[in-house]
Amino acid sequence: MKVAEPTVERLVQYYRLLAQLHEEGRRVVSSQQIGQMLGIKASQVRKDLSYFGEIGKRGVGYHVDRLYEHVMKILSPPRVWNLALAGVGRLGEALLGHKAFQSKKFHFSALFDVDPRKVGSQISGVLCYHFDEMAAVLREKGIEVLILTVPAVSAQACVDRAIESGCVKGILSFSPTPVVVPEGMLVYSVDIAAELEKLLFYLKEREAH
Amino acid sequence: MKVAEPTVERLVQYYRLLAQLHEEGRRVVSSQQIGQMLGIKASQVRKDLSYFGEIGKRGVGYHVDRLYEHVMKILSPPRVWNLALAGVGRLGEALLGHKAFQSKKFHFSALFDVDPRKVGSQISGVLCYHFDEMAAVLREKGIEVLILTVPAVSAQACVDRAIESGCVKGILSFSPTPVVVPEGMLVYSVDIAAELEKLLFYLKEREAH
DNA sequence: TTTTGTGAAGTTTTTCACAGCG
DNA sequence: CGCTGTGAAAAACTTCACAAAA
Repeated sequence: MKVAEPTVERLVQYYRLLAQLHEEGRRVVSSQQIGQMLGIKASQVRKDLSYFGEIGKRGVGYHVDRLYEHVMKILSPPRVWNLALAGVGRLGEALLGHKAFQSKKFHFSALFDVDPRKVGSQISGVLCYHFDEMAAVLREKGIEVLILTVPAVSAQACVDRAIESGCVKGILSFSPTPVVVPEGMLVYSVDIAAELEKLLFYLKEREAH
Repeated sequence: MKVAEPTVERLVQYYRLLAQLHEEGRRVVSSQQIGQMLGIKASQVRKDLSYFGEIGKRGVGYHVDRLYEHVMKILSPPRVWNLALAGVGRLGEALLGHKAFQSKKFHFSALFDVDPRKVGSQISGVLCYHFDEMAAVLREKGIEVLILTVPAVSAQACVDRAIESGCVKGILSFSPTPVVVPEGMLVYSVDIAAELEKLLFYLKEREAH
């Protein structure tokens, strides 16, 4: 069952919103309301949610907890992902401390850096190794996903080591540079500056009427 | 002249790649090569680049420097944007120190936080104000773009103050929560956890063959 | 009556394929 | 000859509109 990219994008948004509604103790929500809160058309919300089976109640809406569980199951099975992070700079540390990464779903098994003050020490409870040991440590720990917060110049070298390890299946990169990977390795790239550029482009457009 | 959203997304990628090729001293590049490096079809690259006038040379390709300038002009005019950042935590500081934000195109005029140790002090050369003064300071400094790195619970309050100021036109939010804005205010949201969720979704899909 | 689920219609975006130019 | 620029075709995605269920 193939799911389209824009649908996945929105599913993640529904998931985040539902987590919030769940915490607020809300019982029921309609496609109309979800759409309003996320800036998505109600018909789109219904199409997305009905794609995985009938989950709403006609005339009523969607039961928040039920829908939350449902979307959670679609997005990721209840298993723990084995992660590592390369580049323990400010951004790397910010991510390690980020609430979202402290979920039980994620387990950080290793960090990597070149700074001798960091190598060998524990940061946020995770041991930091030297870049040179990367391929070996990744393999030994069976890391599945690598998070990259290294400078642009080091990004490709890290990716190459991840490939070499043989066990890394996906990379989430925050390095502002394109990287080359073989078929079968999945890379998601978040470019902070690029997001700002996009925003400015639309602001500029708007100014020009 | 309206530009489609996916096109803007790719233009930003071309821009980043061209900056790199430019630094490497490369003279010429073909749509084929650009496509290969970014994982985009060559025909798509040509369509995107030709949309703003004929810029390539048939039989040769694109002159790197010329194309770089060209894309730069399309994306943002040579002017300085007046920015502020709310939430001087680890992520906020990481962004302030990020190479991309040290461009001459951006000028940070104010920071905002609630921590009394931060309020009144300079961080990365920018003065930090208290949240309570936000609307007034934003207006006084004529801030156009606000970068949000506050916890989810404070995000909407910050957005409301930005609206109140009357001068903020766009917001780049890193807070993992949807926010509500009036027509005319542009919000771009980068959700770090959401990106990881998307990656894991596709990894899971792949495992299931 | 309200709100879902969903084919069908509409719109947008991508890809193809080839003419045209250096 | 090689590579761009571009209409036309194909694919992907969104919106509409309404039947069906609670």
